[in-house]
Amino acid sequence: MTPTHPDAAHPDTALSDFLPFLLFQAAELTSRQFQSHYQSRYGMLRTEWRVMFHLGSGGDQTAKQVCDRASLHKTKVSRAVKALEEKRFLSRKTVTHDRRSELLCLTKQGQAIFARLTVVATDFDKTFEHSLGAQDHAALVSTLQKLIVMHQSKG
Amino acid sequence: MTPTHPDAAHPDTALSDFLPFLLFQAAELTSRQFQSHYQSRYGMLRTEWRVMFHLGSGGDQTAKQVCDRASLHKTKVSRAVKALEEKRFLSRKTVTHDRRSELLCLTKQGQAIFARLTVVATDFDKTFEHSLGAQDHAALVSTLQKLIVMHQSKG
DNA sequence: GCATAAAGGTTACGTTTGTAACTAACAACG
DNA sequence: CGTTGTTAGTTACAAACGTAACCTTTATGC
Repeated sequence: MTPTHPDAAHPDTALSDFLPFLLFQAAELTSRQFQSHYQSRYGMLRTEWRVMFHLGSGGDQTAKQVCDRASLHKTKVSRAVKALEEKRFLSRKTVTHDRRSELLCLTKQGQAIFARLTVVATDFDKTFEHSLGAQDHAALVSTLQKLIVMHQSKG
Repeated sequence: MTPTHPDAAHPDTALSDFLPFLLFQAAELTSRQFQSHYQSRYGMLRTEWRVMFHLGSGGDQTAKQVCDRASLHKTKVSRAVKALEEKRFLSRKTVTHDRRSELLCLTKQGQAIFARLTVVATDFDKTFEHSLGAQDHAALVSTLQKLIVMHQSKG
């Protein structure tokens, strides 16, 4: 973070360079733009779409695994799973060896919606790649992944 | 975004590379780590700290300006300002030429806390720079700023 | 084996948030 | 001027969230 200058000129374009803020802003702005696609058409909330995405792209898995991979709190996942289940986008299968957890699976309908949204998401991602340039885009993704892995391992 | 492989192997380290998710995760993980500094000691919430930071580093400004620069919704800012005011970290000054908006200013106490937190934030940021490497860190910041500016101009 | 602890999920409760409706002040246009 | 529209900010209400407590089931220690 570069030093701040409270007494210097403050043009309206001023952007803080404190990493957590930049990340937050970028996350907000980008995810808001994509929101309409899953919200208006399928009535899903952000967390529901996130859970669906992780199941669709990562395959059937338990709630715990979704929590870990998506960095989502277990209550958030629990509620999203319930909502997706009520919409018939998701179903649960008991795993014989451990009856505490269930395997979460997208239904046919859930898979179909995931497929459609994945197309839109891929297009959306292409606009980033286009506007940032392929190199910067790839660097951004790789650096973010590094950052996430580092912070996850710290607990 | 690379194509997903629902039927391939799914190691636990699998990370989706959909940019909005990566940004969200990175933002969550990093801001959570910093949270304790402003929350436990000064009783501030995330939005309050964000507003304080923007006032401290950007100088006195109206709520509208804070909204625009921090990409925060006006109701969130309104409530954060109220909370900061009640803690005596912030005061309002009427601007003569337009009585709709007021200038938000950190009090002496607010400035002192901002200064202390800025030190911590700078240290925190240095750990990113250290773990990512100075070049990658700089590239990350610059790319995020580009991304934010682009999406802000789109409305 | 039985007690105790830990892990996967859910529920309850208070707080925070977002959407929409509202107030007040300014601008534009006749 | 006065009517209409817009902007800055607040408030009301319902929805979503986080923390902590809880229920099961599995692991650990004796």
